[in-house]
Amino acid sequence: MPKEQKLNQEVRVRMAPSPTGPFHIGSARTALFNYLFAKKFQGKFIIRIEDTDRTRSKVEWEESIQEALNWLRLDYDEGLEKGGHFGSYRQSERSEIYQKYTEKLLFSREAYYCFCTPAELEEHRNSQLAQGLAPIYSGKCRKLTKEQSAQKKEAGDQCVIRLKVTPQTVVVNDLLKGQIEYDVALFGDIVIAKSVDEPLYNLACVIDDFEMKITHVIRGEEHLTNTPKQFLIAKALGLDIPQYLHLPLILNQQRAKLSKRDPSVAAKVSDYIEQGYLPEAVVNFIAFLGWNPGDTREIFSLEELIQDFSVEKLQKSGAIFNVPKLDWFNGYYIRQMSLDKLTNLCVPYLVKAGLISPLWGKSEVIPLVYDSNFTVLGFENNKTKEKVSFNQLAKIISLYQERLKKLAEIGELVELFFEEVEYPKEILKWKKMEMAELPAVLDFLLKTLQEVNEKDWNKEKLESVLMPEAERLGDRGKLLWPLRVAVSGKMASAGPFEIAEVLGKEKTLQRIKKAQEVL
RNA sequence: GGCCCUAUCGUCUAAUGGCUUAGGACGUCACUCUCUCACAGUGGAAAUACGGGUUCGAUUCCCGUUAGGGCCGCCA
Repeated sequence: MPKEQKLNQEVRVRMAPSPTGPFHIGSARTALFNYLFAKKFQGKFIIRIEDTDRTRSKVEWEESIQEALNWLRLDYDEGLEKGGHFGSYRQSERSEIYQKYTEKLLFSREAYYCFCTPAELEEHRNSQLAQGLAPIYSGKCRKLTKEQSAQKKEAGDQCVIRLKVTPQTVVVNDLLKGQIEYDVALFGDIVIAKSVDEPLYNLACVIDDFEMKITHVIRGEEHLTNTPKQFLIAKALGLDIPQYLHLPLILNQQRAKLSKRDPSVAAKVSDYIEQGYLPEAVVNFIAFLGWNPGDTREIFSLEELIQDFSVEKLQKSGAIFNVPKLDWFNGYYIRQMSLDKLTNLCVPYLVKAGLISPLWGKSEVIPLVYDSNFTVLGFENNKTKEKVSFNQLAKIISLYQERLKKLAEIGELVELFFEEVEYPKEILKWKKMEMAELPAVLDFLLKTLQEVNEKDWNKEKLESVLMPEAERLGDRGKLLWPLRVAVSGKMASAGPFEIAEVLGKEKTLQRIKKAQEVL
């Protein structure tokens, strides 16, 4: 009987993604829980690439795994680009190991070659389904003698390797779900390999988990029914098995498993990076999809998650991925961040929005998180070709730190600082005033602001010269709204004094004049 | 269709037999702040799927029903 590995040894967990597509947000959560589990027990977190499906596996998808893990700050101890003591961590490079085990199974007659064609099997399956029966392999090739098999192989007949499954009840002991009984007769003789050195998922998984001394398998619930199959394989091989913990699934709005091309929710981690989500926010959010600390705290850093993580607090049912809550987390973390860091993070999005271009150089005056051997000396306004310093950029972004939900939105919010503003004249008018009152207001603004000394041009000064008049009008909006729209061109924006300060005297006056022309 | 898992506000969840008029957060609504947006603050609406047991007492334990989901690949 396969024994569960004992807990007195070092905890070793693994995440085993298959590089057959961009790294999925669900895999990210599985990785997170594995990571937390490993850290909690001072164990090792291993990344094993499950690329036994050679036609679908691509190196670029391995890179997407690495990129996502880096971004999420989920450090691992062995595997992928890090290597380690337990052989290659890429299944495609472990053929000899699998071959050894598979041959053992064949030799002991626990497994056999099956020569049934896919068409035959398909037909059998359909007829059983039509009768309302579970589709189970007939066991036809099980009766083949060694000689018959050898003969067929020699003749070049296509074949696969099946495990002999003896009817029995297999009890899976899941750390989360408890004991689950399976009648394995319902599986039939399962296919475990395409050939001696081409194992299928279940076989490779059992062998690797054993060889890599994995103590706990933490994976998605979609693997629950694979567990008794793997138990059977381990039993036939005489290998011990790890303990299992199957995580509930992440669901889409329709309550179905979140899939790669789901229109309602972005499934790829790269989508979140692109839209300007912060890794802290994503980690915090996905941790709470199926886990909670048991009290009302909600904000958790990775370190705090490690501190408080416990299997007992894991949820048994699937959780819908609700984007508004993620957005709230993201906004929260943006507001908490230092302005320098936020500015650095916004730069790529501003460049992408076509507002600015970085000016490269070798000086190290400005520390920017930017991927190059050169440092960014500053920026150039794409439209006006004016130089923009990091500090100017920071000043602009500071006005929107409270308003930003996702970094990718920054371009739209701050474009008014980089290019001329266009707006319909109607929006210049505050809702509680008449169009006819506007010329006088603009005139007053222009005259008053012209008199402000350029070196005094700051928010406080502007407020002190304009607010008395705003108060005198009895309705501040009559002065402040037209000012704000004139300088921002928008119905919704940061405050007028702040914008005017950042814009500077010259541009502010220009925009007021422009408002007069627009009228 | 078979096997398996799950079931508290719209969503994520707390309450592991009594301390509960079922708590928090997001979202939503109202109000405060306010030129707008956002932030912040205050308040409101909002849930134990249903039916049986067990028990002095069930959100909590058991059974059934219903609903949702997963798996049933020579994918992982």
